[in-house]
Amino acid sequence: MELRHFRYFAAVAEQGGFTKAAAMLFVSQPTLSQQIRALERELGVPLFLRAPDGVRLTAAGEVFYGHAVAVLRMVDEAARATRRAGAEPSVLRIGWSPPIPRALHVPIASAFSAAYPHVRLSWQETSLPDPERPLLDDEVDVALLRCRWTPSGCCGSPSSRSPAAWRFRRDTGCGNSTPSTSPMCSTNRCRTSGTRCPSR
Amino acid sequence: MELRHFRYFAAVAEQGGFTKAAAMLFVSQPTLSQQIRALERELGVPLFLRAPDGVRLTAAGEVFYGHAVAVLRMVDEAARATRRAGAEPSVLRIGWSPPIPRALHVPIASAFSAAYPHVRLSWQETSLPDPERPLLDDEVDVALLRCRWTPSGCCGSPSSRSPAAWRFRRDTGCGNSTPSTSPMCSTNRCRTSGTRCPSR
DNA sequence: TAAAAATACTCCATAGGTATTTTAT
DNA sequence: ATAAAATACCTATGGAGTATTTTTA
Repeated sequence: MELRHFRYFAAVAEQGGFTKAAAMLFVSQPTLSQQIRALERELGVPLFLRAPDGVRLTAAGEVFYGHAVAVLRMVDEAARATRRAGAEPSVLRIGWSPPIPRALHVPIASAFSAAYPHVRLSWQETSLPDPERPLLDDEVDVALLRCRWTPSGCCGSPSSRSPAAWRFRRDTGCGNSTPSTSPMCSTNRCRTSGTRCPSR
Repeated sequence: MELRHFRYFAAVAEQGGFTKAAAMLFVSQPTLSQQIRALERELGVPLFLRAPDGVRLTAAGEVFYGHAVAVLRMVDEAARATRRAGAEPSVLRIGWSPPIPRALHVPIASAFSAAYPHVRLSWQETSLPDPERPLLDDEVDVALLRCRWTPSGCCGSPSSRSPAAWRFRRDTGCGNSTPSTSPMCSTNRCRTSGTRCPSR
């Protein structure tokens, strides 16, 4: 089954006939007949009641129609969302708080940029005494902190050996510990693009 | 864009490489390269970061992946639901109450069966004093009643001129008035299949 | 140098077209 | 007699394969 079948089926159902649908799709009527027949054969169910003045949907056809419309709409949305994601520049907003030495920024930024040259890094100093706040408020995508517990709503690795640890919002999918100098995320905005954290 | 692109894309994303995905899809690696490239060209956005040891998703690729999985799942569900609808026999459950003369059943049944020979009719006498109950409780699909108002939760035509009127549950989509002897519904069970009421 | 993706080309399956027949009003 | 769908048959686009080259860790 291909999207072509969904598109053709929806057109025939909406136009109420093969001939009218063919005209609107800019294909020939036999082509439509053939493709709809193939679809019905694959599903093992007739979808249309053929009448001399057009067609009507069978019960199964009504069921399929509802799904077909949803599928086509979703395909459309997939393309739109992907183009949008590709168009806007990728920015990773990094929150950090004073206990972290500024000297750490350099190796982190260079390692990350080597792996993800298209991702711009935006460093934001997060104000004490609540350095988790910007993370929870979606003002940054990751937080570079000094602590050895994981606050609720966040996840990450404790900073037992390294001088600092990354914290991610729970909903980013960044669950596993990551050495603080390794590339962390391929992202537009960490939240919206379904971030992946290669721990390899 | 065709479903093939979604299937191929998802396989490459999940396998982390063209070669492995090609093996799992039983197509050649160049075929996959070609199709993914066509997809990326159509979307105008690169979806994979090519590395010598495989591929990783770009930010836009992550976005597309989420949608692709949803589309493929929905396509699957469409086929399953349609086959199910085609397999089970169509039954229209008609509720009626004593004020309606039994003689009406014959012309109704014959007219309906002429139009929808595959739909079995199931007549069920609905007990007074609350003939709407079975309709609201989903024990019948339509009710043949004698009344000139439309109770809440139902819709239909008032029986001003004809001796009886049809009542439908609101969620069947059977909103408009229908002459009581005309074919009413192409249906499996009126509720489940998204009934259509041709008032022509 | 080894593993993976990209390229170059060839082939053929099938989507799509044209012409015609069938069907039901 | 008319309008619509089905059928028969043909064409050709593009999906898929094989062989090879390129790339980079």
